[in-house]
Amino acid sequence: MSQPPGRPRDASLHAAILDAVRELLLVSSYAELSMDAVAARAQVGKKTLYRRWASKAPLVAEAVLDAYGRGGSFSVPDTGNLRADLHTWLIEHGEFITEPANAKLIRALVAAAAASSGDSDALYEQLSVPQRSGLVDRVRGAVDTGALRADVDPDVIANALMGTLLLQVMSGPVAGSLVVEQYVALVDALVDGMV
Amino acid sequence: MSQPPGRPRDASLHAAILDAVRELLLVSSYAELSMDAVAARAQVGKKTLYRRWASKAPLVAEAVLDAYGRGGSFSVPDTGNLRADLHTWLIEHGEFITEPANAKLIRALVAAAAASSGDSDALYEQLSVPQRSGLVDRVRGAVDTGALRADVDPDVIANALMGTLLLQVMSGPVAGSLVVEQYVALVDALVDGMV
Amino acid sequence: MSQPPGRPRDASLHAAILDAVRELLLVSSYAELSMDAVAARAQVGKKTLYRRWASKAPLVAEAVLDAYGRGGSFSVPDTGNLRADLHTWLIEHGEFITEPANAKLIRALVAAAAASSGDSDALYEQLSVPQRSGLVDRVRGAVDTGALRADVDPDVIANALMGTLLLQVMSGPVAGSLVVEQYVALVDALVDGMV
Amino acid sequence: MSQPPGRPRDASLHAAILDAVRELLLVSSYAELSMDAVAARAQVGKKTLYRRWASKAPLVAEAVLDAYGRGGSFSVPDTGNLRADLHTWLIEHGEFITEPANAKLIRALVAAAAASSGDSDALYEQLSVPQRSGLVDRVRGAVDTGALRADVDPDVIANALMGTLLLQVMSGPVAGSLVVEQYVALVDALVDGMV
DNA sequence: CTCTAAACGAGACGGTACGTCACGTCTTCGA
DNA sequence: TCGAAGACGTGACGTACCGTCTCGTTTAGAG
Repeated sequence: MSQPPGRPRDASLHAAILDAVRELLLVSSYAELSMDAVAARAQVGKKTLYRRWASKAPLVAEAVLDAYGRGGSFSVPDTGNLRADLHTWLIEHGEFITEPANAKLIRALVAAAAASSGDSDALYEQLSVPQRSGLVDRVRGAVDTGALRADVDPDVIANALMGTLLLQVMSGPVAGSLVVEQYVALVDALVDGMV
Repeated sequence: MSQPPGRPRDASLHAAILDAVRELLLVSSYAELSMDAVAARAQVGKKTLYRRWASKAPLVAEAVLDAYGRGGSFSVPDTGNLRADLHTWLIEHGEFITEPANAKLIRALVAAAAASSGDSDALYEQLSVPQRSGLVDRVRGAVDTGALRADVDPDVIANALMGTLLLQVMSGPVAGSLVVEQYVALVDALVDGMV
Repeated sequence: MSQPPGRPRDASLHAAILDAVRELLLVSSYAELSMDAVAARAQVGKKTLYRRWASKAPLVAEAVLDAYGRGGSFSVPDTGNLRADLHTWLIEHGEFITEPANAKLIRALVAAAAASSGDSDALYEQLSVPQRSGLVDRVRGAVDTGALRADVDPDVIANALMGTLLLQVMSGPVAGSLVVEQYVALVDALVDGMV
Repeated sequence: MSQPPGRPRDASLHAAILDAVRELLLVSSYAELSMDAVAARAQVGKKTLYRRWASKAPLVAEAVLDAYGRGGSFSVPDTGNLRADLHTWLIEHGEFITEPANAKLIRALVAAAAASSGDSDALYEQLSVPQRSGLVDRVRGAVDTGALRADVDPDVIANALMGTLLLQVMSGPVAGSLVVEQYVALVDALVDGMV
């Protein structure tokens, strides 16, 4: 259980860098974000950035996912009432991505995924798999208890809910704003169509 | 009805440039696509590019929308059977975006929108409004004829269908592949929930 | 006799860049001179520098040789009196290299030559061959007219005079300062030893 | 006569580092020599380098002067025959600097001196003062014994001899090669001109 | 047929960011 | 305290791309 030789990496820099990325993303898009600016704001050498992240895309991805993981990942509640649980989940996420700061971060993440040919799949998995699995599990549970028909595909439901949110956040603050009633209507339609 | 003086623009260049963009996007992401490469492949001076498009984003947008408009814009059929019409529309689009070449183009368009802070809204409108309006009109028509409940919000349905497609195309060829049965199940759930 | 296609290089930039190099060399050594600083002072993109010079060494060399060629290359006079002619030449050059600005430029040239393994020979030839040939010719003329012994090697004399100047300029303003009497004494010793 | 606390410095490292510098200088110029490479080749931490030398310039200087002091510093002989003594000295040094390995080291030293504005004088003194003083003393002795005229300036002679060598070593292996006869001719001219 | 004017291929240009590299310092561990 | 290892801040390196510009050439309509 020994330590590799040499000076160990400064763990506090990690958080400082991710903070710098997020702060800069509030006022600039992914393309406008420069590694030099990140290094300058985090008071860090560029070498330190490239020692830890291969390029801008994974750095931005980690910065966004880090924030998302801390404040934006609402596990699907399980009160026994699927309809109410999905209402809760969708409204929570809808409010989260409506927050301009959060919307900017998510747009940056999409840009990071779309930027490089190779990394996009990995990034999307990091982002969507945890969210998806909560939803899928909750729906599958409802199927198992007989609350939903046996032939319901949980993936279909998860896709419709998450896709609605993604489309909304990518459509911009104006075009995509859905109100609570619309979230409710979506869940109602899906649930009523599945019973 | 006179013509401005000077040599008129060569109309054939337009298509050549858009072709070059699409060919390059098959092997590179939006960020990796350079205007120099487009000019070189289209055998065109860079000045000619900037004479016709303000920057990379609208050029890519037009290249993608041009292809989408030619082969991928399936208007919503209206056979009187809403369920069947939505089945048709969703399956057609699902197959279109499953084609790897088409998926790459759409990802590039999303990247173009996500890349620059300002242009994203305009680009999204170009892309989504025509698609959305067909869907919304079809659903609203069903509401008007009494085939759907009067309180159904067509935007909610359009969002769910388009969002499902967007999420699928962004999730990569592997992770997001839905099959025909799932498209059917989604439409069924929504329709059954809305009657 | 046509011109290659494309925008031709701006000839005026050449002089502006060389001026910028010389101005910067007055306040910084060769190592402290950065290509970025040159580009900034000359109001020029870095690409323009590298389009015309492969690296810092040949750029500095040309900048120095350009100035040397304009103001510092004193041809060897030929009044018939070899001793007086060499006096004149050596004193002129001695005064030239004693000028701090000139000394700095020459030191930079030496550094440029010493910096890169490969280029040094070429640089030295550019600098020393023209100077040397004038001296050698003048001495050889004196040999031919019988003013000097037939077995005198003009290269030996040229080396001694130029070497004295080089050592002086490299030794720094303090350590190497020779006065006019010493130049005279050197020429006298060489001439008297060769008659 | 006590010893400072802590682990004493490993004296053998000094030689290992200087060796590493010299080995690297055989295949790279001063500018191409990196402290990291020195540390790696000498199997030494960089901190150890900077504990002993303030920067690259003095390290290279010591490495070169160390070699020069061991094999290349030929004191001026004093056989009573000044002409023969200067012959000996100049030929010895000429052969030393003609050796390619030695030439590279000296070029590196010149580069080290020319690199930084401040250090050059100090380095030049280390290199030239010991050499110069031997020459000057020998010539002054000859003046004192009446072998040379009373008004001979020993510095002038020392400059001409050392300058010839410096010019030769900087001119590259090809351009600057003088042969023994030319060294003899130089000394003869100077001596005969000074008697 | 000349003249004017704009489009065109080519490529130089200023600027900005990239990702790498070296310098010289600092921080861990073990000797 | 010294030493090896290596992370660190700083800043220059040389490259690539953006969007503009400046050439000489080409292609139209106007006179």
